[in-house]
Amino acid sequence: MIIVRTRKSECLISGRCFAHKTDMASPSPDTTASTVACKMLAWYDRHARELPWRVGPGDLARGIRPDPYRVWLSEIMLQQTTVAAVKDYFAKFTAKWPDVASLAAAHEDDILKAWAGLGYYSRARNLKKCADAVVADHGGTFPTSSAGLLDLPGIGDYTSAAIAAIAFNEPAAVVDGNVERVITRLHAIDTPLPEAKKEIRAITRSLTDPARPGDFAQSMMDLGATLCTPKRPACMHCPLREDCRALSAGDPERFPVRPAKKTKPLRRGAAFVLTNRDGAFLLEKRGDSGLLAGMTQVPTTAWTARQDGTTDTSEAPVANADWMHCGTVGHVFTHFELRLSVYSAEREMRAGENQWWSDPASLGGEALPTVMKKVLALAIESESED
DNA sequence: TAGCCGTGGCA
DNA sequence: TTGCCAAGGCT
Repeated sequence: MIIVRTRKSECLISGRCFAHKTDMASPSPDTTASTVACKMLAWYDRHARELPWRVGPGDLARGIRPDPYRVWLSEIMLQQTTVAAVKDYFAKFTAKWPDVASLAAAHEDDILKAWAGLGYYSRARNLKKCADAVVADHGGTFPTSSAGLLDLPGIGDYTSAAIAAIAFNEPAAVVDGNVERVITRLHAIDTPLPEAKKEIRAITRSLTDPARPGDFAQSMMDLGATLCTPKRPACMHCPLREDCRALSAGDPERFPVRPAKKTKPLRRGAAFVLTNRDGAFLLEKRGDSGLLAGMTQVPTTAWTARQDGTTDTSEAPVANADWMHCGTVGHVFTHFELRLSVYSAEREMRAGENQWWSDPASLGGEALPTVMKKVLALAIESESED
């Protein structure tokens, strides 16, 4: 443990710093924790990112709290997703559904369409379930405690703590991937993840500023996103550089320690793009669970691990069609890589159950995951070359 | 507990 | 080009 002695002159926000509630003459682990929180808050007051779901600089000090709905929506979108990817979706969602009641009144299919491209589609389905629960069971307002939030669909340990801290000022320990990285470096924790999670949480709890828990949590996440990055961290600009054991050991990038990754298996299949004489595409809705649940696709074969590379049209949705081979689409999912052979044909037929014809103008509004956008783009491209 | 669940940017 | 991995949750 590195003991950093607290002096009043070091604290830029002494009026708020709970370090000064302790005895300055006898530094203790708590004093160290207070110093870290103090440095983080001072840094955050100068360098906080301005983000659409945050209140403006100084608003919090004037008693203006962020809208719990916007905090919740942003936190769900930000799960395993970068700020840059989320921004446009957040704007689209808040324009279309400005509060939890309007989101609860929406159809799940419309939410999936708006979510298309953002990934992890169970988040969108749980978003709808959570909005329904808030309206039906909580009178249209979010629970104000992390424990209450934890009961809602799609809200786990991290998200419940983050919403409670940011929107309701609860001194909850907010631990995400950024915080894991900052803490494991600060303490040079050699224990690999996820085994180290319990220790990280305990340390975070001891560091969390009881007066400004939301700002402290966001300061840690901003630090992880902008300075304490996975590769090439900007340690010279870090407010915790004097306290960081990983830096003093000379290799911050070594943390956090993670177990070796497994190689992704390869799956193959065929996708069939049918058009009618009006140029509409035959689409269908995927099943209710598993990969891309509830999303839209063109008919495909099963995606299997067979390695022979053969993908024929024997499993095509229409027999005796004049299938044209357009090429192959590749896509990498979380736990496997997919190669789809794409075939196209023109055919007049009635759409089956769970199927419909979608004209080119409305294709952009469908709930198409990225792999299906690739399939359609390839088919359209080879059609135009004909 | 460990596998499942997307996508895109970056080095 | 390939691998890494980002404001995780669910089962």
